[in-house]
Order: sequence, then structure tokens, then C-alpha cells
Amino acid sequence: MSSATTRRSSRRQEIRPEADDQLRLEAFLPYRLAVLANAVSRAFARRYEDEFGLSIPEWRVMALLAVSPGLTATEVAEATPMDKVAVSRAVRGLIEAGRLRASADKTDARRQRLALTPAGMAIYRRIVPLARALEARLTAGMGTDEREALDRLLAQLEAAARTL
Amino acid sequence: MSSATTRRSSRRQEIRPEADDQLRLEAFLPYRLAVLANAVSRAFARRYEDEFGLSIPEWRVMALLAVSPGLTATEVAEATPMDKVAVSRAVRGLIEAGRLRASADKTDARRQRLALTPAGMAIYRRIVPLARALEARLTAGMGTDEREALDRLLAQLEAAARTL
DNA sequence: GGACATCCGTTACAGATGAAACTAATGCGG
DNA sequence: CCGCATTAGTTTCATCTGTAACGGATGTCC
Repeated sequence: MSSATTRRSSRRQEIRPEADDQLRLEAFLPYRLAVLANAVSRAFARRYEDEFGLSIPEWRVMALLAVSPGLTATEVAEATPMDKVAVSRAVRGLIEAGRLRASADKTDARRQRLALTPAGMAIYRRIVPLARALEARLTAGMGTDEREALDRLLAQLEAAARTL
Repeated sequence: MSSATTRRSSRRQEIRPEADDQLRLEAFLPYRLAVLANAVSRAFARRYEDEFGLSIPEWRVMALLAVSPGLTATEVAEATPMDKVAVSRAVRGLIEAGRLRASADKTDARRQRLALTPAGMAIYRRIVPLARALEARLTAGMGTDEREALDRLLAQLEAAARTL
């Protein structure tokens, strides 16, 4: 047993790559991602809520429909990681607030075509600069090259995550 | 109005940096972080739950106490973004499962010193390689330099997020 | 055109989460 | 010591989130 703990020959211990049987939580990628995303989401949610009375799912639905009006609830759900229940609730809230309009699909009575109302569009246009400004604060210290690197690395992580 | 839409002089439209009044959700950093972290967390949560009956808060508490035994619940809460309610629940679950032991603090009867039991430590040691393997799958396509870049960029984002 | 599988969106229910109230213990000022 | 503010941790309650069941609509196969 004691011989098993002998340091492996010439291998130098450089920056201490962390013992194999321990794991520092603050260096653990899934943990860091969760904490970071949570902090960011909270900051944004507070702003959306305070200034526009919007939840994050509602904001997502608005952002999608601003770019792609006429989607159905199912299509919205497919375009985001929200399930159809979340979309249904967000849609209801937005309609009650007069920001979204649902119109019957000509060929399929089960579907509803969704689109922002002018009021919804107006709010969307007020949110976009605010969202961009907050996003800019996140990457404030970065140069163009670093932002591109971040983009690429996130894309790689996203692809890897899809295979989990 | 039509004159307002005139393209700005010599500025070439390279990769279309995206109109100022629109926002593509899938390129929006807070959204990407939330979706990515959520996907990763779900994958991990499923494994922890299936194989060890652990929730993510429980796993975090274990990971902390494995490295720093003797912390109090408040200290655990300070070391993570979990509030004390989450820690309290995680601790209760772990104690009921026999993985954690709470002992009275000599000098302050309100505090409890927390530490993994031998059974808890055994489980921890079984989780670590699994967690590392999943983490490795996330960064599977990356070279050492890319991983370092990711580390740095995440650290920058974390710092920026703290100022939000 | 009628039985049956499938799809759209909502509702119902259960578990997770978070804020605030609460209990018990400590510290501190006089 | 005694009152009062503060701290540790739990409990309570309201809300959020996700899974499953559902009602109505379509389509399809014979």
C-alpha cells in the first residue's frame, strides 16, 4: 500500500493538477456554468420584471416572435429549450398583458399563429437596447478576438452538451 | 422615412452584425449561457440521482465537505450560491441517508460542524471519477490551449457577473 | 366514412425553489 | 445580569417548474 503512494518517477508536479480523488467545486466546469448562468439570469430577470413585468420565458417568446412572427406555440417550443407547457403559460401571460395576439390557423384549428401586437413590439424595442447593454457589460473587458474565442468555445460546449 | 433606411456610407456589411433593433435569441449571451448550463446540469443531475440518489445541492455540499470538513451550514452557503435554506435541506437529506454527520460546535450551540461519514466519503470517491469523465466529455474536442482560454474567459464572465 | 393513432395546446398535480417568519442561542451595552 | 440587536438554522408559505393526463382536432388506413 505504501509503495502504491510513491510519486510517479520523473513526472514533476507543475501547477498541481489537482489530486485525482478530489475535486474542487469552484474549478468544476458544470458547477461554474451553473453558477455563472444563474447569476446572469437573475440579473436579467430582475430588470425584465421590474421594468416590463416580464418573466424570462415571456421575454424569450417575445424575442422569437419579434424576429419570426406567425410561429405556433409548438414551433416556439421547438426553437427554445422550453417545453410546451412553459410556452403555453408565457403566451397566456403575454396575451393577458395585450402584448401578443393569437389568431386561428386557416388550415388547422388546433394551431394558433402567434404575433406581437403593436404594444408588444413597442416594448420589445425598448428591451433590446437594455438587453444589449447588459450583455455588453458582461463582455466589457474583452477584445474582439476574445469575444470570438468565447463564441467558438460556447458553440463547442453546446455541441458537446447535446451529446450528453 | 425611406431616406432613413439608406445604408450608412462606406461601411460595408460584412457578416451582418445584426440590426440594432433586433436581437437573435440564439446569439444572445445570457440566453446561451442559460441554455447550456441547463442542459449540462440536467445531464449531471440525472446521473447523480440515478446512481447515488443525490440532488445537485446535496452533491455540492458533499464536494465542499470532502475538501473542507468541519464547515458549518452557513459557511457552506457562503462558499456556494446556495442560500441557507437550500443548504439546510441538502444537509438534512444527507444526514438521513447516513452520508453526513453534524456535531455540536464546542463554543456556539447554534452552529453545527458538518463532515462526511465514512459512507459519505466512499460515495464521494465514487462520484469524482464519474464527474470528471462527464466534464471531460464536455471539453472533449478542445486542446489544452482552448481549455485554458475557456478558463480565462469564464473567469472574466464570472467577474463581470458579480458587478451586475 | 369510421376506427385509431397522432398532434396541439391546456389543465392538474407534485416536487423544487425562494422569501420571509420563526426559534433558539449568542453578543453587547449599560 | 438584563434588555435588545444579531446570528444559526429551520419551518412555513407562496410561487415556479416539470411531468403526466386530458379534450379537442387532424390524418390515415382500410
